[in-house]
Amino acid sequence: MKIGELAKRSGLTAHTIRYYERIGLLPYADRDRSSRRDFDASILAWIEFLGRLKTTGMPIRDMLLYADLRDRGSGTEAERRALLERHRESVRAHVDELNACLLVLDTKIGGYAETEQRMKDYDATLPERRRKPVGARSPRTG
Amino acid sequence: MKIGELAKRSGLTAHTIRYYERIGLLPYADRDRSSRRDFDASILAWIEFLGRLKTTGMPIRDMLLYADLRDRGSGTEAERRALLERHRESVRAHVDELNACLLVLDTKIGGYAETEQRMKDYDATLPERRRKPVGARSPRTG
DNA sequence: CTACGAGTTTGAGCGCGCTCTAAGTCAAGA
DNA sequence: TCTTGACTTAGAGCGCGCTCAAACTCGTAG
Repeated sequence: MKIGELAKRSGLTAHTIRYYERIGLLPYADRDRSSRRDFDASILAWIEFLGRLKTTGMPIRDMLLYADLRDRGSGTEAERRALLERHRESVRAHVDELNACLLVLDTKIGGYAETEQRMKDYDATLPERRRKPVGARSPRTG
Repeated sequence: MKIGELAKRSGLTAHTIRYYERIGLLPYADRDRSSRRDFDASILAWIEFLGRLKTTGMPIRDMLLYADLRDRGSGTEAERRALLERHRESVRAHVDELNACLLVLDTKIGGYAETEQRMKDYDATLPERRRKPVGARSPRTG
């Protein structure tokens, strides 16, 4: 598979694929007679997994540690597992934090909803001709 | 409150507090006779809220939009609410994505656990003197 | 009076993760 | 044969969010 094809399939740009190879996140790819990379389809699963690590906030330097263990093959399973377990805990902690923030956001948004309701109620007490047009800016409610 | 005190209480560095003021994320603080910032304690709640936005991945440029609406006061509630609602949705989506990644991590980690178990089982079939020392690297299992 | 420490400003620098440019090579189609 | 376009390399540049440096001013304790 050429780099353009891999780019399409993986969602990375060709630039990024070359960059990942350069820093060692992707194994050095075979080249054809004219120095062009020819990727094995199996690289897609690895790129996809790297994407998961990235999505979950793992820095590239840690992915490199994992990639290195993987390259070294058997005998590194325990370390790889430990690395992923540590990462899993940090992701879980982050999810918890996000959920806590979501509660705060809900409260804040709820506050604005109340404000808007009060404004509507107030508006409804006015005689028809004094009601403000949609989007008008009063009364004040911080 | 002086900047050092605010730094301690907020968890930001004094550098970051000045930076936030400079870019407009914090309101321009009052200065005393010798040009030193004197913060009102109420700024803490705002910094804390900014922290939530940051934790949930909101870029500074969006926080600035929110901060601007807030500065403009009443009449901007609907926009502020809409902004927070959009953000809430993106956070929820991100949490879902993280949870999906956690499942993948669980599977991967489970795979390593199996490998380790197979290795232990294999090891137990060997006569006592051939069992490998803890941490040894065989047999091969990808 | 002096020294210290906490503050001030402007502006440069940094770490991260790409992203792009320049100049060149090569294979295939018109 | 010529052109096109996808590829190659090394290395520069960028956007983000800080983080720090330099040179300075104050207020206070000894």
